[in-house]
Amino acid sequence: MPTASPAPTGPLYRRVQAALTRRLAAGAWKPGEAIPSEAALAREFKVSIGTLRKAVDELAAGNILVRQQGRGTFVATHSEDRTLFHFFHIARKDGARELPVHELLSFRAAKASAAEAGALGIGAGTPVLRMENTLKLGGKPLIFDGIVVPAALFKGLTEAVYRTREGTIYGLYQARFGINVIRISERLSAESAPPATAKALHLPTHTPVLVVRRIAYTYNDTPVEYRVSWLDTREHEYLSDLWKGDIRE
Amino acid sequence: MPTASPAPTGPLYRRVQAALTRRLAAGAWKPGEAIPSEAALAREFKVSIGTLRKAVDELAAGNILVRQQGRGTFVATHSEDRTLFHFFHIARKDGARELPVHELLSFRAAKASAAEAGALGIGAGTPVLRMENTLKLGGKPLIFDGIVVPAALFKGLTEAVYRTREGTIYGLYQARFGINVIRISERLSAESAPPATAKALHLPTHTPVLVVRRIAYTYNDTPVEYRVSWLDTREHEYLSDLWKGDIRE
DNA sequence: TTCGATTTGTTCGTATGTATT
DNA sequence: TAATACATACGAACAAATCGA
Repeated sequence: MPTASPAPTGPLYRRVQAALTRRLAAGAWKPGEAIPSEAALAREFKVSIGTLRKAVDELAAGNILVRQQGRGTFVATHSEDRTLFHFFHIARKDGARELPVHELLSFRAAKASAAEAGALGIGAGTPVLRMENTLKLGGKPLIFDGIVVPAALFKGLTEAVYRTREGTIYGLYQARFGINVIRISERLSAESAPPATAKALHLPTHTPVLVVRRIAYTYNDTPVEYRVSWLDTREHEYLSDLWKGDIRE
Repeated sequence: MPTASPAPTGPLYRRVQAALTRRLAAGAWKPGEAIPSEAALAREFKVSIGTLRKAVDELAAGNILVRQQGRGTFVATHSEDRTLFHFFHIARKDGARELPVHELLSFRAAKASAAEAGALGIGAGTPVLRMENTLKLGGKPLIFDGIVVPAALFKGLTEAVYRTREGTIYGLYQARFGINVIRISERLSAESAPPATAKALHLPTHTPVLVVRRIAYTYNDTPVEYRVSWLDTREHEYLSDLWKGDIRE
């Protein structure tokens, strides 16, 4: 979506969009901050205000920027209600949605396995951090997940930092490490609960669980997190194509 | 997406968009056909060409209309490569994608169960048609699904018609019944393969399978199909958030 | 092959409306 | 109230793709 390539070619509005994306990636404007007004940016890039708006349109459509009439245009934050469910697709079968309560089970430095390295686009054996959590919904443990991130991107991430964060995990990445998760892709399958999962979720072994393998990306489609979640779907479901509710509303 | 309400209020471009959607829903332009040129539509609606383009923009973004520079703007069809994978989210774990081969197992008229009625927004007991299929990938049966549609919307749909269709099921809905599926929503869970599924997919009973409950919608968020699929995910996966590849590319 | 008509794509500029501070 | 910022609407000019004469 953010049109990966620097693209010195192509339509003007795409070059402007690419330039804005580069600045966002470089951290020129912090999350939650307003970027300069459309008039100011149009002057700076020497394009018409219409062209600049078109460049911002796509970034706004991708939830990278958020416009507010009368106020300005802001770098999207992972701490707003609007965004919270954007990366959490689980709901109760009766339709009720609720944010999970996290519980850290383990936090360890390690070296990337082949699968992790492939997902993260790094070399096998590269230093990573591994975290395991249970997530509770309605007080019951329903999700068990393992998170892997490249250690190089999260210098200073310790168990204490992780444990004492306020808000979401992606909010922590963003506020503390300047890493902005803007997109995820997920691959789902049904499997028998492995022992560790069964234990964490208080399930009989071999209960079917939904396995979600997620790769989270920042600007320019750079992977920054690999996460495998095991879900108890006896009372809950995974929602796909909720996007319509996002785009319009 | 198509802004359900007739909305005599709101911005001009939305009213134009709603008017276009009403015409599409009424079948004014057939799938694959070109709609009038932007200039002609602008004249007709008495709006500027920019306003008209903005109205069409959203319909094009929602894959309802397809623009082609130099040719015109067309009603999206379910028979183009572009669309085929839009509603089929299964891929081999190594990433290879392939379209399934359908095999009809049964075709019956019946009355809607409570669950079906709820999904389709009709009264329980309303006449429906039920179809069961196995879908093969790489020659192996991997998906077992049950499709339910309101009989009233598909007058003339018989087993022979269904069986001898060319192209996809949604292509049949579109070409033969003027029903245009423009959006789906899916809810996923992991369950033990029930006997019918296990038999159809040659699985040991109680193998974990991925269950996908889909509601397909036409214009104005009117549900037209309820489908439950059971997937063997030992070698395949369900892909979520492939949309990024759709919107841009 | 060339040319011209048609259609969508891009870019510019201006004016006015609406929300926020 | 006034200033600021985004939203809507209009119109014009040219570019690029397509198609048929």
